[in-house]
Amino acid sequence: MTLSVPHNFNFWRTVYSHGWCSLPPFLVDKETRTLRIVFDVGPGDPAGVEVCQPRRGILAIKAQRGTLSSPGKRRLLEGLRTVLRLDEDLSEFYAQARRHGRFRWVSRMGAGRLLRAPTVFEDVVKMICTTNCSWALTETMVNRLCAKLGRSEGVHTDTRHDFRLHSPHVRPLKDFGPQAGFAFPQPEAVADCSEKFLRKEIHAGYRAPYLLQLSRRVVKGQLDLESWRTVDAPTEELYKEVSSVKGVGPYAAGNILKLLGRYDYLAIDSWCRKTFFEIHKNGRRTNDRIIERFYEPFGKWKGLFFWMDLTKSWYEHDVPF
DNA sequence: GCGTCCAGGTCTACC
DNA sequence: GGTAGACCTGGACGC
Repeated sequence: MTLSVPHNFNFWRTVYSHGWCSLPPFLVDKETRTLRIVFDVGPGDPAGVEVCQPRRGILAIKAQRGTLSSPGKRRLLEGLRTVLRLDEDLSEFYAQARRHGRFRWVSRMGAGRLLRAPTVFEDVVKMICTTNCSWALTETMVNRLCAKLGRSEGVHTDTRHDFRLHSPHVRPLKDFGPQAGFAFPQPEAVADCSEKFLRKEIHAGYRAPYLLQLSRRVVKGQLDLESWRTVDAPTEELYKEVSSVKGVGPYAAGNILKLLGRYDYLAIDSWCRKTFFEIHKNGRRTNDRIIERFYEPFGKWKGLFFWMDLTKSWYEHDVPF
């Protein structure tokens, strides 16, 4: 299949816009500049696809196994548009970037589209898994969530369901891994787990009750995460709702909002602080208020300008990390 | 190999 | 509203 994309759309820079591309069910082939994704959206089995950009304005999409039905194809393309932010209008952001010498490179490079998951649920769970830990631990948690609770592409029955509740016969992790083609787990799969399982088998630690509460609220219909991408509420109101999720504080909420297309919050974490100090203060530490004041002139786009500023050096490398 | 220390955000209790 | 301490894991370090 092929998919038309905006003329200034930069596939590779969208893939490497932040760390999500190194977490399953994403998998990057740096040699061929291909992004692999396992989608588990809608009815039917999860579908693995490979995406690359052979030339400007076009994406080439290859399904991994078997043939897809027409509704399956449609869902897949919709999923890709969501993940790559193809329908997001960044013209106002680019216009503003062109007015600042410091950010002229942004529109020239086609930067600014932040890779996201097909579902808000996946983005929120992953964001909680980035809090208060190293990136290595985030990778461990997300790898294990997919390997132990996600459905495998083309597999009709999920026998792994049997050991979710305390079973000592957990399949060794080496049998899985991102290459194994597991999708991100559905909310039901996480909601069915015990807290002990999430703590010990997923290595979620104290985050386990947060993940459990989130999934169970979603399954019971008490929390409509997916509506966050389309809701017409003021960003401040949405920020409050996002922050009401246990385990989601200012850093996580600000970043979740960015993945919802709202850039009014900076979402400062330790890496951002360190990088800001290096770029703007010769490594000298300041406080967060100084950082916030620095990006205040960028108004509702300040969160995206902040991220572009901190990751500018990534664009000097074909493969930044 | 073992023990200790520390970094990393969020929550809760307390002032 | 602000602050201290607990939460948990994994990496770095010293022995």
